[in-house]
Amino acid sequence: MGTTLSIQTPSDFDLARDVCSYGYFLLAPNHWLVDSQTFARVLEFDAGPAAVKINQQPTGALRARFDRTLDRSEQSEARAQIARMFSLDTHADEIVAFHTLDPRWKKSGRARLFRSPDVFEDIIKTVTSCNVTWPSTINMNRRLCEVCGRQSASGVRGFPSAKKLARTRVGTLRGRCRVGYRDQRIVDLAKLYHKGEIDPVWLEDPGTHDDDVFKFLVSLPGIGPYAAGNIMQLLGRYSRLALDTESLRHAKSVLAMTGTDSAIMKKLAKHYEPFGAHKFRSYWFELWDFYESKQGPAHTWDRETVGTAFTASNF
DNA sequence: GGTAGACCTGGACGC
DNA sequence: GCGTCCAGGTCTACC
Repeated sequence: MGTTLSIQTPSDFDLARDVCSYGYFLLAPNHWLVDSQTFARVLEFDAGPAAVKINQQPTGALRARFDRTLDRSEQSEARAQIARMFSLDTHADEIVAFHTLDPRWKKSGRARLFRSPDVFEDIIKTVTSCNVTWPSTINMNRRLCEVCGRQSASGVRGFPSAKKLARTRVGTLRGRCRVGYRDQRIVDLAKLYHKGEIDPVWLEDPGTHDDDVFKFLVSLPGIGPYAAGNIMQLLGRYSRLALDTESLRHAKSVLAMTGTDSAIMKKLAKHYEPFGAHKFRSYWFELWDFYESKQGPAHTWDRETVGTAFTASNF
């Protein structure tokens, strides 16, 4: 019999809406169970991994059931990891400010974006999303968990820690996880993170300026302007866009922008400028709205079918 | 500062 | 079943 935790949430929190708000909810070890509207994955602790299933009670509180007993410090750590994934600590004032600036999302309540339990997983997931189509990103994350992740008591595997990946051979990452030329970059990022040279506290500190964070991120191996912008939104910093080919498709098909790709990129930057500190959210929910208009609400997406092909290039 | 080409994987396609 | 082409962001060399 494992530990069950009850976690209070802000009154506007909606598990189905707020988990299924960013593509990473479809990447291993995350698993959204459509039938039961339950979120499942393995969380990492110093003493070993634990699988958890989380659903929302009618009161709004979350019930998190683990496959083993957690001690007090692990319970505290679990609460912190869950709060980060679901952005439970997003301040109400910040959401009001976003909806005031961009009222399109006030009715649905969209404001939170799903992310990983820690910064390291978000960085690696972003690297696996660069220069590949979405199905390859899904495969890389699945294999990273299968090959390098630790197994929980119930037999499911978690995302490998920085410590583990720092000690993994590049040949293993390339040969068995199929990450291609990202192998050395992933090991280098893991070493930097494990040594504390990538400091999640500094990156998440509201006192650290966005410009300094961006400058630091693009100095890291495998991180360019797109990846840095994406990692910034995963840090809760929405002042920058993460523009890629998906953005170009959105600009052409939804926003009716024309011109060369570089001209469209400049138009996009100008288009979202009025949303200031919230521009990534405005951009992303526009994109997400388009996906849902084609495939239905994200909380109904089957991981094996819609989940493998939800980018606009496949519509 | 801008640009061309290499880096890999996996899917689509033609034969 | 095999070979070719293509999509995708970062990095390096070069102008």
